[in-house]
Amino acid sequence: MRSSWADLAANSAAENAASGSFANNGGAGTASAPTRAAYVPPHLRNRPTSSDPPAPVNSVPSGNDGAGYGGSRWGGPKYDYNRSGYGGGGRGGGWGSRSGGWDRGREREVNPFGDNDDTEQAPNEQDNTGINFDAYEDIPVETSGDNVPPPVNTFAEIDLGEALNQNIRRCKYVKPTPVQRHAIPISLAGRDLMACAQTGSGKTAAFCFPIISGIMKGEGAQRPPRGARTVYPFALILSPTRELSIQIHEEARKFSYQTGVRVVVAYGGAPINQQLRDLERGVDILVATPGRLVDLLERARVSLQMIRYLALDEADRMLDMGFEPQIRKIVEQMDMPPQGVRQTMLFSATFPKEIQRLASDFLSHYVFLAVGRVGSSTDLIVQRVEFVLESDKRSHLMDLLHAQRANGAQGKQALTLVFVETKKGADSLENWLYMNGFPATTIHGDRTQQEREQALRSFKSGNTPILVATDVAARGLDIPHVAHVVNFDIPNDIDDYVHRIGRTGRAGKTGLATAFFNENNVSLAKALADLMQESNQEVPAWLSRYAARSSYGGRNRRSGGGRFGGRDFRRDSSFNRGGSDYYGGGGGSSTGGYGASGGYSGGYGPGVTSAWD
DNA sequence: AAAAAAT
Repeated sequence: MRSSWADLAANSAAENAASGSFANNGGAGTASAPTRAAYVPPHLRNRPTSSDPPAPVNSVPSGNDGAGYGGSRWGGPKYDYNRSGYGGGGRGGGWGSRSGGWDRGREREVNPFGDNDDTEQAPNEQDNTGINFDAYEDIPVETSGDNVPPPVNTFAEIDLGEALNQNIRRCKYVKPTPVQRHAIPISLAGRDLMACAQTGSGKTAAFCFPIISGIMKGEGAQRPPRGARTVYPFALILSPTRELSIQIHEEARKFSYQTGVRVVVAYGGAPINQQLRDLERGVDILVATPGRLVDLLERARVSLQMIRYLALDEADRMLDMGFEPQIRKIVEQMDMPPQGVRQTMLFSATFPKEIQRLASDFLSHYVFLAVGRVGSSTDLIVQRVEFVLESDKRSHLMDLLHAQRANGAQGKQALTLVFVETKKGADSLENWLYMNGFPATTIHGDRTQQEREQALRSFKSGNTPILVATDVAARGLDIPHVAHVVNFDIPNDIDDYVHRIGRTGRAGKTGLATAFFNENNVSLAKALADLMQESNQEVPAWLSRYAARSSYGGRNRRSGGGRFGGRDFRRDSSFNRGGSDYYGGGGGSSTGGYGASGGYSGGYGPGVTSAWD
């Protein structure tokens, strides 16, 4: 399914000749003309010629450059989610047919679908019609917050705009996944959001659609200040690894094809010059890793003044010890509009309570949404734990690989992703596998960016069906056809385990996860046993014994009930009591506790436990 | 203790 996208995009780049109708918008004549001449906000781009009704530009104090937002968010009261027409009702007027590419486009927008614009092409066998929606039935959903917008059941119910709808069809998304059903209306209503949902369940689309749609509508779009070579994106999407940023960029490009919305990616390890050129051609949505973004900000090549949407993917990772200072710098110490002015969306499959607490610094009056894990907590992923001494790990792995090779599906060996703890360990295991005749490659932070991307490509294509990885590959990467995840070294954090095994069993498909457990892992025994139990997995008796023996969950949080990475910490009394807390203070502007007022839908009310506790 | 992320 998705794997083909990237390849198709690459292949089509060359042969992408005369399909679009958008060759000559702005002054197409002089190829070398400066590209910055006239700024045209996204919602005014691609106007065919005339009679397109004007996009609804809401009342926003314009004029004064700089932080030109009024008091509240651009475009009207935040809680007036009727204006977005999410709930059936108002197909908010008139931005009908958009065609064509970019106003600045002397270049042609590469068709990321590689399908010659033929929306009605025959369904591609390995495209994504294979989503097993039955696997998403009866998934527990928890929302909390004031006035939570109700979910939708179809894309048609939402006024995303024709161009975006067409891309949804091109992606062969038939109906929204659970996280999309809930998150999109919340986001379209302008609300901040903290969402727990397994990657592979359509998280990226859940935050991309509202962003793209919002930028197209162009509410409050204003002319950015004319800084030398500074660009002013409307949306910023941050992710913890370069490869994940690349992947998000690829997806976002598909969703925004021919919408006039431009998506650019920036990450380290790659030459910055190409990225600077991409930025100069215009950027509405910037996808980035933190380090490179800080670099761009310090060079004043990017300004965050115009940011209306901030999305953190793998948000708990972004806010943990390693990343938090950088994120704070970007979000709080540069020129980004404050929370309450911008719209902030945090997504992850796991959300430890301490991190939720941290995250509330970035949010305003947010909705908490938890959608039960699609793969890792259900029967979709069969989890096995085997007791394997360090000295036996390699030969044991070889046994597994032999067995799997024998079972090879469709003539090809199924993909196996092997996680190890260290970069050295990755190299050494890869080398050993290679010496023993197994086609393996490796991805970790000591490899060059080229090598990393090459390894991932080679793995995805099946060329090298074994990938040895550190945690760089643990989160978010969508690699179809991973049949088996091996935790050669068990991670020290149960959340990492959850993310790792989530590389299989995606989009409702089944998968297998095997972990090599030994005396070095006792600290994780309890958390692991608990997780497996919750996921209806068979817990070996010996593991239960380790679990009982281990001193209460090791240093791992996630204690107390309510797993599934999903429960609003605002409901946890232990976080609410005790003084100057988040919750108690009365009128903390960024709080707005979930149960404060009546008339909220979809929640349970204060003190009431949710369905899955 | 390790991994990731800017040069």
